[in-house]
Amino acid sequence: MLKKQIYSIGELAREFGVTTRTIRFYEDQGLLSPARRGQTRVYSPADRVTLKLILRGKRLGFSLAESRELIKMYQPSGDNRNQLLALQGKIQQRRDQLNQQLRDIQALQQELDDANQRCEDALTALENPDHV
Amino acid sequence: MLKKQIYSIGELAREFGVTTRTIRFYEDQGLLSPARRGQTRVYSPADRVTLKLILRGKRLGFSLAESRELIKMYQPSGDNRNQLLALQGKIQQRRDQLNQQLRDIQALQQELDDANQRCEDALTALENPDHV
DNA sequence: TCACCACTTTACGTTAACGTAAACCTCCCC
DNA sequence: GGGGAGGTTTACGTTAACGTAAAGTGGTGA
Repeated sequence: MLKKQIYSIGELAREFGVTTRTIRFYEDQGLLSPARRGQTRVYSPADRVTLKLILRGKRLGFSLAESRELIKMYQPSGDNRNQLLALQGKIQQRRDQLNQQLRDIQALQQELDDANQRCEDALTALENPDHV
Repeated sequence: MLKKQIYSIGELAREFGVTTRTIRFYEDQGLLSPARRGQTRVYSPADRVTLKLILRGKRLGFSLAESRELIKMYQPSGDNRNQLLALQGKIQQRRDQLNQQLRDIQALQQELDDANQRCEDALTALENPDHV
């Protein structure tokens, strides 16, 4: 089970359901920097993971700039103390926001349950018009 | 403890940390329809709840159009069967998406924990340069 | 009466995240 | 050797969700 070592832009686009334009745009914004073979971009498994992270960030409502920050976390270059402290601050902010999202989602799910129940009731009523 | 019965646009803006422009924009998009006293908008407690729902929708990454759908759920007008069925479809879509978000959040929290740990380690290393 | 405040409408400006079109390589196949 | 199927750059267009500025209205306290 040897894993694929390189990917074309089209392959990645198909795999993740985005357009090649999107992937090039991410590169333009400094989120990806694939190697080149001549003019052509060649993507490593690491590039693929990065793209995965970007898209997960999107699903979570992160901007591209924020996703770039998150991605930088995984390359802890020889930073200095202040940068590390700033990073911890950002992480805490994210954690708080994620917890808020969790609460929102729980509340919404409860309400979706209720709404669904009302739909069911209404449909049942439509199918049994006699049973007033 | 008698609750406030009406609110001005400025009050709501201050309470929820948005601008009056934003609230008027939501009305423009058909998400709010406050009463009027002359030219001036007057908001009921129900309007306030609606605004709350819109903002929670925003935190969850809903578009305004989607929030409008969600809000309509809570006013089940004498709809027909097809509309109710369509509604159930949308609810299920949302539920799936929310579950995906939950998985994303859990994965991200795990990684934030790791990143945080690496920060701690790096800081400790900076403070104890001897302990190689 | 006047200044000030909160409110109003109208309308053009802005940002993020791409879409879309044009015009070009370059390899591969028949 | 011609024509796809992929890749490339350049650059203008688009949508959502407001920001922002201009210009006017209505009450109110000194």
